[in-house]
Parts: sequence; structure tokens; C-alpha cells
Amino acid sequence: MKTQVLWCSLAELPRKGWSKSVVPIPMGIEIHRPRSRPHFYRKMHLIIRCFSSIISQICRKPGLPRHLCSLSTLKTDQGCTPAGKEAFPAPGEAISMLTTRFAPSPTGHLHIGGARTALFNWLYARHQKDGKFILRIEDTDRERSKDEYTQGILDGLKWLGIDWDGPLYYQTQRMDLYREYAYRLLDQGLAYKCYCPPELLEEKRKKALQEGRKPSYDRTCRGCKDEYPDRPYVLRFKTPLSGSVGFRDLIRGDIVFRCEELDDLIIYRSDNTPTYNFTVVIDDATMGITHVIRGEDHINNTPRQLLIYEALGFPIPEFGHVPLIHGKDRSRLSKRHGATSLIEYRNEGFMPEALMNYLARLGWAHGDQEVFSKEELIEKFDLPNVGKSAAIFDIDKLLWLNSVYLKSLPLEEVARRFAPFIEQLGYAVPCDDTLHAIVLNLRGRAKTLVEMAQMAEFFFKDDIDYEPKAREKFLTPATKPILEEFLVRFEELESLSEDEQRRIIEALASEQGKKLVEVAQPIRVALTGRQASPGIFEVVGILGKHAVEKRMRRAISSIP
RNA sequence: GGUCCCAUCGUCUAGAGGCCUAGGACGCUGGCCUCUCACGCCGGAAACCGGAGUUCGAAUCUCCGUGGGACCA
Repeated sequence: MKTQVLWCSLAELPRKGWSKSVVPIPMGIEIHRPRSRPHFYRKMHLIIRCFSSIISQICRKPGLPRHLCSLSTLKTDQGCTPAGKEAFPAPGEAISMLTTRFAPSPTGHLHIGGARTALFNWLYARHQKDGKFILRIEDTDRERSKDEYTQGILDGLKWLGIDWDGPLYYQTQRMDLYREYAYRLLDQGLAYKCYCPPELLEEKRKKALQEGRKPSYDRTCRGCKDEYPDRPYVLRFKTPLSGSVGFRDLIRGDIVFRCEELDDLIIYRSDNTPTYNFTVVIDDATMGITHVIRGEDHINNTPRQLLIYEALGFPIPEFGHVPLIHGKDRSRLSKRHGATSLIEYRNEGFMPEALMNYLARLGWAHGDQEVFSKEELIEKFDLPNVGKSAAIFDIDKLLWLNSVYLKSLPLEEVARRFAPFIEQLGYAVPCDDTLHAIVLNLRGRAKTLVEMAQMAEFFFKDDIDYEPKAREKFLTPATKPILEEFLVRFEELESLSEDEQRRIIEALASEQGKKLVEVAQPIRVALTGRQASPGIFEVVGILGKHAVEKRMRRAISSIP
């Protein structure tokens, strides 16, 4: 069996020189009058899925227009007339059937690498007006898969702002399907039963390694014919012995592998479970995935999958392998690189908008633009502009972006998201007016909601703690008279307007022969306990007259 | 070890053979603003992995090194 290089895929048809409005339809298929344009698309999807095997054969043999049926032919020859002008794509318009997917395995939290892959798939699908984004849970590893992880992944995606189309798929619910296809390959002679015991294989592998040979399977059972009906067996895929497999990666260009490098991989285990490379193909093909966008760690899996697509007669999707995200040491991101799970970023007070923006910009660029709204990302995202080299996660830039969104999002929205972080510190959330005033004063200073909550803490209790250094410097016998004098005048104040406040503080300063800052700082420490805070006037305004007086008295009496 | 991928400031990146004295952003840094801290504004330092080749001309194309990463075990 000779394998040809598989360059062709359904989505690539227009590029192969075929008219964009031409769809390969097996002859003899009845197409009834479509009710509407979406109806027409659904029909085409259905046809393509049902007859994927025939279509892919057509795809593999260019120059066979007799099996193809243009839309105009459809009308006349297949008894299908358009319901109106809108029912069919305009001449030259490609039929869009773009479908992408994200297929996480629930063996851990959704980490930022996975989130970015999901994001790229999602953006790519949403960029196309009728593109679809499917979510599939790869839970075949029953030992390590947990429901709570699945829930975490779902929560994480929702929080980020990623939604998916259609039902949520679980691989464990599709086990029959894998079995069916695996045995179909066996029946067709494209797979075989391998009876080699694992211990023997392990031994051979070690030996090969010692002798400097490749540790691949030696194909002992490739020629066997049900010779040991009682023994357990696995199903192995018959990889072509020569030739090459290749594909055109949407991000990296042509990638070709020689078949000799690939061994006969196991597609179905003796315990009745399918293997990874097999299930992905079955799933992606039967779900109608047209664009497989995944991490570059899957590049080496692609040729094996390509061969399975071919063997099963499935149309081949487009592939795009995005670079991985690395930790500071340039190795693959893992637990030891600190916060890697999405949920942690939520808990740390990051805005989903900021994270989405950051993740999109990590490995992708649109000229010099740094800040993108969700809509802009959908509009501008494309695969060719995704870089090829691995990126390092830079928390500083994320922090900066987060502060950008903290400042630019509507005040009410920031306040609403901020409230839980106040409660988390054990304080009651103040009324809206106060909350908004606090956020307004702090959003320019804090980089996260957590930091904002810490900065805001002094607003919520009158018996504040004084920072030791602040106290040492500004709550001293020398500053005591200033504070006392300020309190006296403050109590006489009728309004808390900035002008009024400024008037008494400036008067105080000039009378005492001090600079403004020398008066302001002791007051600041008395009111906030800290050397750094929002402007004095704002603080006073938010705290209110009563609280200010209370805090001033407390500060004064704390000075010996 | 085999196969595959990758390589521009510390980091994310722009760059499609002359627009490059290599641009932007984060971070770092000097200053301005200022009641402190931030924000904001203005400035600065900072990179084409190395070597051959193609070309009148290479960050850009080719090859060889080197380095990093991934997959298979």
C-alpha cells in the first residue's frame, strides 16, 4: 500500500482551483428545496457528514468534476430549486462550514495554556459569522478524570467569556462509536490483532534502545490471522511501510513525515478502550470539525491521525498548531511555575477582559495594537498572524492590562465585581454611593481587585492599624499640635467640599510655617494609618465628618 | 537516542529583500505634574543566536552549525 501525501481537505477545495460555489456531492443524492439559507447550510453539513467517505475520495482525486455538482447543477439536475435569491450563496461565495473545537481532559484545572488554545479556537470560529465552536470533554482516562475538574473547566471558560455551540460532548459516552470504527478498520484489513504481551514488548524496546535502534514495534503480528483465538489482543493500525504523510499547517506551513518513522500504533487496547490518537480522529471527523487548532505538542501526532482519517475515508480537516506557553525557565508551563489555573486569576482579582486580551496577545499580534475589546479580537483575530515560537507568560504585562481595564470599564461594573472582594476581607459592602466613590479613587492605583480591597480596607473600620513606619514618622509629639489644630477647625467646617478642606489645611500650613505636605501627611496617617493613600480630600469625603473626627481623636490620643 | 518544531530588546511582539539609524508595549530608568502613593505626560538604556552562501543590497531567502522546546519511548 502506497500512501500519497495528503494535502487536500474539504475546506481547501476553493484553493484547489475549484469554484467556490461548487460542493462535491456524490451523484444520485436527492436534495429537496431548502426552506432558507441556514436550512441549506445544515443540509450541506449533513450531506458532507453522511457521505464523507465518498467525498474524501473525490477530494483525493483531483480532476474528477463528474462527481461534483455545482449549485446550478443542483437546481436543475437534482430536483432542487432555490426558494429565492437568498436561499443560495452568491456566485463565488464560499459555503462556510467552519467548525472548531476545544477538547480538554478533566484531569486537572484549566490552565492558561489550555485557555489560550480554547480562546484561539473560539475566536477563529466567531470570526466567521456562522462558525461553530464545540466543546468536548476527553474523559477516557477514568482513573484521573474528575467531575469537579470538568465543572472547573466549564466555569473557567464561562468566566473568560467563551461560550460553545451545541451540546457538551463526553468521550465516555461515545465508546461504542470508537469500538465500531476500530473494528471496521480491522474488517477492512487496515488494522490487525496484535497478541504480543506487554512484557515482551518492553523487553524488545529496551534491547533496541541498548543497541541504538529505534524502539518501535517490530510488527511481529502484522501478518497474523487470528492464530490465537484465546489470547488477549490489541488492535494495531497498519501504517504504510513507505511513502510519506504531510499536511499544510495553517501556522507553520508544510510539514512532512516519512512513514518509516511511524510504527503500527495501537488504536484499541485489550481492555476495550480506544487510544488517544484514535478517538480524536473519530470525534473530530464525526463532529464535522473543519479546523483543528491545538498546541504544537500535537504536531507529532498529526501524521498518525492523518493516516487514520485516510483509512476511514474521512475528509481531512485543516490543522493549525499554536506554540506552547512556557514558564520563566522556558520549559512547558506546569504547577511549579506558580498560578497556572484560570480560577486562580479570577480569585486574584483579574478581569476576564484583561486575561482574554493578554492571552490573545500572547503569540498573536495585530500590528502595534495592545488593547483589544472582545469584539475587536473576534474581528481581527486570524491564524497567519499567530507566531511560531513559544511564549513566556509575563505576569507584569497582565497586571498592567488588568489595570487598564480597571480604569476603563464602567464604574458600576467594576464596583459590582469589587464587592465580593470586600466581603472576603470580612467587611460589609457599603452602599452604592460609597462603593462607587471608593472604586473611583482606587481604580487608578490598584492593579487587581484583591489589591484594591487591601487598599480600601481602612475605609471600613475606624480603629485602623497604623503602619509602624508611618506612625514613627508622622504621629509624633511634633505633629500632635497640627493634628489637634486641624481637628478644631475641621469640626467647625460646614461642608466637606475640597475647597473648604483645602482652605483650612493651607491656612494651617502657612500659620505653622510648614509646607502643605508636612500637614497633609500626619492627617493622612491619622485617617488611613498609611503613608500612601488616595487624596486626603477624597478620603475625608468618603469617610464623612463623624468618622474623620473619631479617627483624629483616636490618633491624637495615641500620641504620648 | 529518533522524529518534528522554533530562534528580533529581560518579556510579548512589529517586520513579506531596499521604507531599519530595527518600530510599539510591559518591565527598568531619568524628569514633569503633585498633599502621599498611583495615574497621566515627556525622555533614556535595551535586541536581529553564529558562520557561510544567493543578491547591487539580507532581520527578511538558502545551507550548515549552535541553542531551546515538544513528541515517541
